[in-house]
Amino acid sequence: MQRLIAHISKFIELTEEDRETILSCIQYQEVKKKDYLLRQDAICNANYFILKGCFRQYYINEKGLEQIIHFGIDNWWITDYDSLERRTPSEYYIQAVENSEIAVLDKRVKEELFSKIPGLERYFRLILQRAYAASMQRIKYIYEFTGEERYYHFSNLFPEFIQRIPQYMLASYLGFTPEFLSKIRSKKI
Amino acid sequence: MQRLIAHISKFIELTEEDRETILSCIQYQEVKKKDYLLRQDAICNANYFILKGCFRQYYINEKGLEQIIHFGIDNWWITDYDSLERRTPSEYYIQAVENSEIAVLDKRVKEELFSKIPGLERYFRLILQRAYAASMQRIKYIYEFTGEERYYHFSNLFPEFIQRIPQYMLASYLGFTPEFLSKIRSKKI
DNA sequence: CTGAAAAATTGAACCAGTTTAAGAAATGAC
DNA sequence: GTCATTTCTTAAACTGGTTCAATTTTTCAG
Repeated sequence: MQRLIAHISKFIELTEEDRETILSCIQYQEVKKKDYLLRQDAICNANYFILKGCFRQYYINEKGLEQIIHFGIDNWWITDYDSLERRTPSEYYIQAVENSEIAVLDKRVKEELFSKIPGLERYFRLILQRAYAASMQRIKYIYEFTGEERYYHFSNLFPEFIQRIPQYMLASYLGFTPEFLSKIRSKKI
Repeated sequence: MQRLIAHISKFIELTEEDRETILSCIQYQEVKKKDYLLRQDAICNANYFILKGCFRQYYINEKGLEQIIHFGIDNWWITDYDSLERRTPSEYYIQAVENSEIAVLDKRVKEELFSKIPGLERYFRLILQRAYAASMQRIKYIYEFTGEERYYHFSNLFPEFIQRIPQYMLASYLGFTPEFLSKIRSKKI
């Protein structure tokens, strides 16, 4: 759990008391590969901090296929902000891609924590700022590059990551079919 | 400027003193059509609240074409969070699409305001949460629908808005060429 | 009102990526 | 180990959308 404290400390100052307060409010949890943190139509109730492991956020599209819109790995928060905040049924699944460890911050507990440690409000603002900027960047890549370019760009940027996940998930995330990814890869040899 | 105060009040409680503090910290500004709030390679220095009008955020892609990644209209904040926070040269232009009125919140002043009114930290967190959720939603639409479907979806959702902007801007935002938009529209008649 | 610039249309040739379907390879549970 | 399931590959036919180039329409400054 120290990973989470360390992460928060990179953004705001925490007293020893703050640390203890935070630790008393969050729950450690192990999650097995393929287990879900959230399913479609459920209302999301927590923010999840990934201590170790990998998760994917996806929805089932009109053709009945899984479309991955987000990956979360070590030291990232993951949740459905829309469902969490507006108390609406989620459109997304959040599922462990590998055996993982997380810290769970329940919605209600989060509000309490904010009143005890107002600095956390700032921490989450900064986290969201980064996430939003990354999301804009992602839209930029989708428009700017062909599928093949996106694949090479992504595998240069995260060479270890593409070893960790099945190819069909990468294809889905990058916005094309597994067949097309196969085609790209076979070209290279 | 009361529009901004009203907007903030929808998210957090403000005392009369808070209102005055905020009003003393932000600057009213009129912006003419085609004027820029931000240019590529400049470092972004403020958050801009659109009191009235319309802005587009775009970049110049590898082919030298303008690619719009975002529109901002009445009652939305617009900025380049990445450049603003990390003090890096921006990749984006932010330009007025029509004569507009804005409230400017300078970066340094913003930090002062946060220390005077800590609740604003929460306000911006909530704003960002919405913006991030909308951005995820946008990625979902890009993957889920064809260009034609995106066009009809968008014009059903914002029928007045498509009257306000040139078609080539809409095409760029939706991720296809003006020629293709022409084709879609001619089909309909 | 007028001319120049900006925006929208049209059509033909083209290409990036999908679909479908079948087989091969890798993984994992017992 | 071995069988079932999951993942990956290959190839042909197809389609959504682009590119290029020429033309028309709209907008707007003087």
